[in-house]
Amino acid sequence: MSQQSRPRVEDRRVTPGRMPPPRPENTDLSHTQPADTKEADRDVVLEVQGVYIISVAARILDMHPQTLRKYERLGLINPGRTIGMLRLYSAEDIRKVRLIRYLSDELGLNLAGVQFALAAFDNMSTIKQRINGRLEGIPAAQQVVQEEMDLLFDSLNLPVDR
Amino acid sequence: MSQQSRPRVEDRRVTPGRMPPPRPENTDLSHTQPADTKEADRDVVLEVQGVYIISVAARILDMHPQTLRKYERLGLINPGRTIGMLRLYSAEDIRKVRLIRYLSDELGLNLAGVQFALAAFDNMSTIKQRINGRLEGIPAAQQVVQEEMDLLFDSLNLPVDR
DNA sequence: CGTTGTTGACACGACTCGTATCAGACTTTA
DNA sequence: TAAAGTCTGATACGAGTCGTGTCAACAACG
Repeated sequence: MSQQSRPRVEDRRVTPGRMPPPRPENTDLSHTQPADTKEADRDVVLEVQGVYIISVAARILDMHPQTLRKYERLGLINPGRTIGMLRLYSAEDIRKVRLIRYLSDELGLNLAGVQFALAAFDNMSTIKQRINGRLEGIPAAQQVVQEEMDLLFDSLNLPVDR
Repeated sequence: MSQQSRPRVEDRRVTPGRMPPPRPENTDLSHTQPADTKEADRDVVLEVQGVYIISVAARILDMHPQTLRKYERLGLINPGRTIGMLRLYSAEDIRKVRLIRYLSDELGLNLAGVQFALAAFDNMSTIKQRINGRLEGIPAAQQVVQEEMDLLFDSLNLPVDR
């Protein structure tokens, strides 16, 4: 393989519980896109806009498949599955892995830190939404919050790519 | 020294949703002794409310002095100094170290992650202030932002302190 | 004075992380 | 159907991190 070894940081385990159930029938490709519409499922959609099995995703990312599996085991990512339980990585998943790699490689966070950071981003986004909703009737205030929250996100030195 | 070796084990959780993990011990160091003062204990100048040299701070925190020095070298804390360059830890410094220890021990972040988290907290506080300032004339909006930002801080599972 | 505590520097043990295997069962594809 | 790829799980290793321990110097203070 061509994955370079990266400088490592340290960490402790982070897993809250098992993410991927051993064998349930996780049939849906929900993570892909408006996948299977009511169409007759002949050849059918399997790449509406990019859905890759692990070997392809690993090649795209130039990372080891085991690393992707480990990320999933830790709950950092949650790729879709085929009916046969094969992992399917969407473009969104790929982006998220890139963010994880940035936090890890560039900022030096361990996986616990990555998890914390991802959760923080999520919460920040959520709160921003909530504020925006509650300020529905006050456009001026919405504007202020919008600007400042954008500033907050910028302050986190995130890569251009989400 | 009585610093026990850290657990360093697994079982970490960073889930932002609910269920706050254990929090650091209490924060009162009001009854611990300041560094100087062993003079004639007049009412003299100990109004600083607690400034400790590293050995005392380490004892208060039950941590190794070298650990505190390492934190400073990494820019995590910035204790004051005597004229003779001895470190002086204020109550604020002590609190901050407790936060660092919480992030490290309880959440499993490495020091890079701690650095990232501390910066994020600072930025969040700053943005909250700025929004509040810009919403000066709209108390209703201020109220909303106040509530939601508090929620955001809560979501990070921070110890009561800090 | 001498005792105590400080400093920077280095080193060790325990741990983490990405990677690399292996085995056996299953899924997908040609 | 056969071949290729993936699944789960386990184990292992090199290189890195972190808290701690120790060292020789120096400074502070009783």
